Amino acid sequence: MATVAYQINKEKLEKAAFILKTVAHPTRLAIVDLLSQNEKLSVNDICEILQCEQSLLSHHLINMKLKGILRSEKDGLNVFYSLKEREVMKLIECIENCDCNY
Amino acid sequence: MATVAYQINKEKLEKAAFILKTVAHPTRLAIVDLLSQNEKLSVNDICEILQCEQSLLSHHLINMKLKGILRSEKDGLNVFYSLKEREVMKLIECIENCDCNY
DNA sequence: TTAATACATGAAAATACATTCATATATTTG
DNA sequence: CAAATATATGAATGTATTTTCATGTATTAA
Repeated sequence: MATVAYQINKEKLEKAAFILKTVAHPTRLAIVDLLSQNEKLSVNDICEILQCEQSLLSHHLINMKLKGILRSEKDGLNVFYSLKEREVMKLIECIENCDCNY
Repeated sequence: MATVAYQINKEKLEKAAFILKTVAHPTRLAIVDLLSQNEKLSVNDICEILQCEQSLLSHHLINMKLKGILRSEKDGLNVFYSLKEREVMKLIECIENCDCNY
């Protein structure tokens, strides 16, 4: 029965693990953090603030977009990224408040 | 200045990414989930509920213990694991409420 | 003290992720 | 149109994580 009860949540957990995995990276977390304070930023903005190589940053951004965490919008030469699910912010707050001691 | 402001949080973000990474795995997330409902469970209990091979499960459990998320306590033949930081539960709740659409 | 049970360990193999680099594309400006 | 700028792409490489497997250790019970 525990098994059955558990099975019900399985999909949800996999989904959650999937989101978490996407965010569980210093640079990507920093991106979420930046975007939670900035509504939208261009790749270049983020590049400079985070001191991250352009191509690598693009990979990260596109990855996060693909996974539904970011959205992008082109404006002339720039591409602006923003949080798609502002819910993700809660996750960050949640973690910041959780002082795991290690 | 954005850079400076950002730098302040850097350590916190790395720490967060670290916790997230530990939890960002279907099996490990399931373990947290189980333990948030069960106070403590033996390796065997978890093994059966999760249908996870014993040795693999051990690796996960030890890993999570090492990273400060679980605690263990031996009792005869069994080893019982429990959540060390019950805070981690909030994280799960948080994620369950966050229906990212993809 | 032997057998059985529960768990841990470590090395090897398999898989997945991150990073770099070189180059492509699209847009703007002169 | 040519040059400059911003971003994307993709392959190659490096690195880390997961999984498996075979075996080890500790505890209990007969």
